[in-house]
Amino acid sequence: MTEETLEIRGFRIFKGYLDTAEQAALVEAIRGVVRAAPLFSPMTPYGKPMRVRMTSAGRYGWVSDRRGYRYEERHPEGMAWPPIPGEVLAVWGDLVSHARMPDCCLVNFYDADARMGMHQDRDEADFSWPVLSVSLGDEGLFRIGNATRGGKTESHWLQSGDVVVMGGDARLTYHGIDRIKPGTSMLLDAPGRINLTCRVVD
DNA sequence: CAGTGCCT
DNA sequence: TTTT
Repeated sequence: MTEETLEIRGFRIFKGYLDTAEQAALVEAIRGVVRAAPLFSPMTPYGKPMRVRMTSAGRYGWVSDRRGYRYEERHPEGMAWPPIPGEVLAVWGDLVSHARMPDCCLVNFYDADARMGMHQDRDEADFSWPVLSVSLGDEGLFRIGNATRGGKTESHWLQSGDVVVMGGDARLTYHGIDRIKPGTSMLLDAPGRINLTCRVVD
């Protein structure tokens, strides 16, 4: 049900891609993922906890600890990651590919104060596959930079139901979330934002 | 905490 | 590399 598509520096932003019912179904599916693979607060390699809480679905999950950033086949508590929900795979199929499904769906929970600094997604083996991002809950200010740190940036408020595809030249572009605007969505019970990011890992 | 700005 |  995409209302419009924006393109900012190669990031394709599908505004309102998911309607309210689809968003609610995704949240339910994510609740199932979290029951099977509990949220955890990853530690950065340099010893500071990250602001977001996270878990994953799929063959791989993304983890961070003193040993660095990487994909693992098991949750830090030892269980395998649950399957990626069909609702998520459907979005990937529509916007990315039917031939190849993602290996990982990273689930990030931002509370009202959480942010994510500017970074690249570069832990995957093949950058020819895009990263797909789904926003749920409160709005987040998405910031898009350049292929290297620094330089001018452009920002865009991501709303619940928006989907972003970061591929091609944008695949290694620095990006981050500057802030969350609590109270801008009724989707979740508590203030905050859920972001799903799907990737082909290897 | 100053640049990559965000906006009270 | 996901920081202040």
